[in-house]
Amino acid sequence: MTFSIAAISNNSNARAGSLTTSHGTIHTPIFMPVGTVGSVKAVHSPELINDIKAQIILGNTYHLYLRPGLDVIKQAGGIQKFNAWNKPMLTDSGGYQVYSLGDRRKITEEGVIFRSHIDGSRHEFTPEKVMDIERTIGADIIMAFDECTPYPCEYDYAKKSLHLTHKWLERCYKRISETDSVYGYDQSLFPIVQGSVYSDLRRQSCETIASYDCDGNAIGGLSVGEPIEKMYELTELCCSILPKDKPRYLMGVGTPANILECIDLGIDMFDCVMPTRNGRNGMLFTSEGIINIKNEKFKTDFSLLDLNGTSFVDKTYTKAYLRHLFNSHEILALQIASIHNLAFYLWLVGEARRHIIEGDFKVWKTAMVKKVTTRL
RNA sequence: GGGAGAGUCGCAUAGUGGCAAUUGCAACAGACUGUAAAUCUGUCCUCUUCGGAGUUCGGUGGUUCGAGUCCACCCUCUCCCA
Repeated sequence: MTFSIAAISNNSNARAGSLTTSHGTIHTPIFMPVGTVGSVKAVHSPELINDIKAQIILGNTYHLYLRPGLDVIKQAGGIQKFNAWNKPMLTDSGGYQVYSLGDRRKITEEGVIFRSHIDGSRHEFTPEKVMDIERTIGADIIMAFDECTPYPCEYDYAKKSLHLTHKWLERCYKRISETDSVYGYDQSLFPIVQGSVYSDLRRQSCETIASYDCDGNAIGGLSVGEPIEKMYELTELCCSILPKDKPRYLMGVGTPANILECIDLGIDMFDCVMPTRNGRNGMLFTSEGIINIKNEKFKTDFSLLDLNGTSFVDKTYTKAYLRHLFNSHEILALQIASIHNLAFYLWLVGEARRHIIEGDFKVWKTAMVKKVTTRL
């Protein structure tokens, strides 16, 4: 994997770069749609490629391991062949499930014991096992196994958890170094900064993570309920320490405004369920602001979904019609909203990149943040 | 004409003497940040200073401290027999 920076914004830390993986080159800053079980919910692979212009999508180790299982993925020849995507992919390690499945797992020094949310069966994830699974899934970028701490989190717990995440990273790194890819192409391990909301822990974590000299570095454990200002403050701190010549990935972020602000701070990669999940729940993100399409005021609004939108759905369907589809529980509603939101997110990061290169990112960003936080 | 049954907040339902009244749907609003989410929460008779207050269960009377609930008559609807 190689990463090169084409431009750095003059009065900010925003960068425009290119990340070349085994399955293609990604132009950063980039938003990565989440496809937990290998599928970006409600969206076809050709739509992701041709309409939304997605460059890389996520999969989840925990979910894919449980279903369809490693045998199937291996027989398919890897996840990118299995899900008809055949472009760059990233797998999250299951570290987020350590957080989100809080009452269904037990953390030990050795690893984590999960009870499956599907059938209650018991599974143990160790750093070594997670690396083996991610090898078999076959994504281009594979995340280290970590603990995503909740918010709020006591200092002592955050510190203890951080040390565990660091020990696990050492084991992940060792395992990856000792094994080969299953399908004959390179995979890059990205370690994850933790440390909750504590600056000294974050600082320490960034230094530890940076010392591995991996192809890219991730910041985890944010956007879990802490105040947004705190999130920006810690992201800024991490960006000031993490290597400048490596891509920085802020995990799980966020709203369009969050993404713009964090690009400004020096983040290159983002992922979030928000455009898809909130889309399925009737929320549309547009260049003019946020729409809750289920609201009564759109009942007879026959204007197109988004006049500035880049997706075919924006130019095809009216607000009143989409509202009708939602209220009728039509499956098409979820598809239209998901496609629109993802296309908007990809348009947004694409515009950010363009403005970084053209040199007016800061001005553009300030105006854009105002727009995307407006409630229509 | 005879017999049986039913009328409850938009619709459908629960309720058999202490009830502003169950549940589902619909409607309306909100939440959602490395997806246990096509999910979840709230409002949903009227007014409210959110403590309450006022009017309700087809209609009119009655019994009772108290009636959606019991009684009488009336109205409407459904089914069965002619």
